[in-house]
Amino acid sequence: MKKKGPPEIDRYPYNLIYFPDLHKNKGLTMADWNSEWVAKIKEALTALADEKNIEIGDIESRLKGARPPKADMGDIAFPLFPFAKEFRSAPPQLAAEVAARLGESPLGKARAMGPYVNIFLERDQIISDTLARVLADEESWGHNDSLKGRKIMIEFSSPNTNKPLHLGHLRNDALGESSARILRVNGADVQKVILVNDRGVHICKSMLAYKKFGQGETPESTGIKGDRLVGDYYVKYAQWAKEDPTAEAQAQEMLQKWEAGDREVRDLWEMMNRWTLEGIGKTYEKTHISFDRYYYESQLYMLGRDIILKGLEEGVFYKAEDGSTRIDMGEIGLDTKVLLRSDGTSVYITQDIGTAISRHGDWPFDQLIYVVGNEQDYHFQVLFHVLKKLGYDWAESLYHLSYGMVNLPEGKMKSREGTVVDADDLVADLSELALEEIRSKGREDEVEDPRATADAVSLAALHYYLLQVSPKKDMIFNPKESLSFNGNTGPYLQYMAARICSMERKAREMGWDLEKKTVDGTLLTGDEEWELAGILADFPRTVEQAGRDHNPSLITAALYNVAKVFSRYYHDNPILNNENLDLAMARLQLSLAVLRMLRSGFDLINIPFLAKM
RNA sequence: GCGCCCAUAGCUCAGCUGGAUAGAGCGCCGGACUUCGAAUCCGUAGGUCGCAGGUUCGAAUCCUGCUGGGCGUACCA
Repeated sequence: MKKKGPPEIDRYPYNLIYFPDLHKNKGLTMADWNSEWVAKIKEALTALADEKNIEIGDIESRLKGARPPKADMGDIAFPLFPFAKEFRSAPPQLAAEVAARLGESPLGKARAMGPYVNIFLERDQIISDTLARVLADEESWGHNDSLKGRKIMIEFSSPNTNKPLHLGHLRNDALGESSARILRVNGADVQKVILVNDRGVHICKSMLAYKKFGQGETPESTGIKGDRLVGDYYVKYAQWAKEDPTAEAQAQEMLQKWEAGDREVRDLWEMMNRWTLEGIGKTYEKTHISFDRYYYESQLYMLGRDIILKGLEEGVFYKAEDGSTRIDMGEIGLDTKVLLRSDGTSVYITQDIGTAISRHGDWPFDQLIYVVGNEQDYHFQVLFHVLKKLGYDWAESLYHLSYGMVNLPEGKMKSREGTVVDADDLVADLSELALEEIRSKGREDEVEDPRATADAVSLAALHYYLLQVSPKKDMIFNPKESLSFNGNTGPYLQYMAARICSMERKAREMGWDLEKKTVDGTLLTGDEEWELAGILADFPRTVEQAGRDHNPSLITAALYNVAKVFSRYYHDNPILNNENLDLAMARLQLSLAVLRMLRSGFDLINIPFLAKM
């Protein structure tokens, strides 16, 4: 039964007595196996040093396990370069000595491979255990309590009420929604909030244009979505302002009336804001974005002034010669910043200061995250610094989830240049293409509702495309490519999940017991099966890291990885079509575990799951 | 001018706190459907990791300088 030497590994008979820790602790992951081996190698190195009468420094900080470049080189690799000098021997020789000392154990087997000590883990038990745990977890594989007890508020989207959402918002929304979901499954108590920019001169501009040219038309009378209708008037204003030099002054005048509470202006404002918000709300609904709390700038813009004045009294800020109230940020290497104008009125950042404090009063968070583009990096540096200087303890954990611009292949996306990609249009185009794909594959009869399925596929395409890129980098959104549904895409992931579902249905029809939670790992001896188990086992740590780093792209990468490996596995290995029913069952269970991870992950990156597509 | 960010295959992107031969997808070329869903799978080709130094046993990864690009740098929001 036993074979000798790498790349094959010796296999122990399935027997829990070899794994007392495993039996007790259902939460062991690859990382735990890693630390087990760190301890063992540390022991070996210490003993070796004693034997040779060598003084040795701290071992643990230098002993770092990594994944070997190839599967047949083992599961964990420990480079021994850092110890070579102290032992006065070449790393390969040292590796050989350490490996000899470690030998074999129920935890697996150590082999010297060049300057590395490579560990070949005992596979059967880990596979059995991992799959059993995934299957026991229903749809929640990857969930953990690393952020348990933390209250986190996350603000994203920040729409203006003078125009519809565009591609930039879609990236913002995708990041915000996904980050919130990730934080939640890490155990945090999360509040998703939106700040609606519903006041200011830019809002008045669309109002002014409507008043001049609108002739009383409404979303109902025109059949145009409210946000689009209002946006059209914003564009109309810009055209008109080119010809009429008094336009800007008229807009300012309207703003003053608004601030004075002028009835007519306020009525118009309320009506048009409602149109926009209803329209934008439909977009959120369509893209599965939601908020727990709405904040409106019109209700907040006066906040912050009293806090600045108080800070001035306390000497946190100072009065400049020109009469403005400022903060000196020399200690963090920045210039001074105006917090109140010389006439005592607020500037933009004043309200942000007030808003943050007010929100903490509404819901005392441990952390507040702002999902805002990187063009505001400086703004948030200042904001956070001011709040710290004001002495709020929660100011230390404020976080700006900064992301890069979304560009189009043909050039930069600038709203003034009219090349913005409208969010609704984009989603509709994607859906249309998905529908064509469904038709051309002749699957209209298979799926219950082709239109709804196409919508789900389009969301997968969109969100995956937007989230696969590291947030802080600028990205190029290629509509054509996102629509291709080939390769490294959201629909690819959906397709893998749908295929597993299809197997699940078949198995159910055949009367197999899919509730069975124990898995016979001794039957899953293939390298791909081992690789899949490893990916599954690592997922909770990936989710944890994605939460810690505020980086959903770690989730997309893990999902693509599992889907790709599974896809090859599925292609090369019969699962249900297997004469050995026990093997068929074990492979199906592995497949179902993969499905669990996919579904759990889909939820985190806002990709709809489809049982059929 | 000053500050922050970015630079990896033709294109779009990965590359975890420095570790073995830098990976995917798209595109190109060539294979695989009487068999669990071909929206799939496999293979070939494609790289001076922007440039130059430095730290280290070891650098795409850390440090410095430079080049190129982006964004800021308002008593705008």
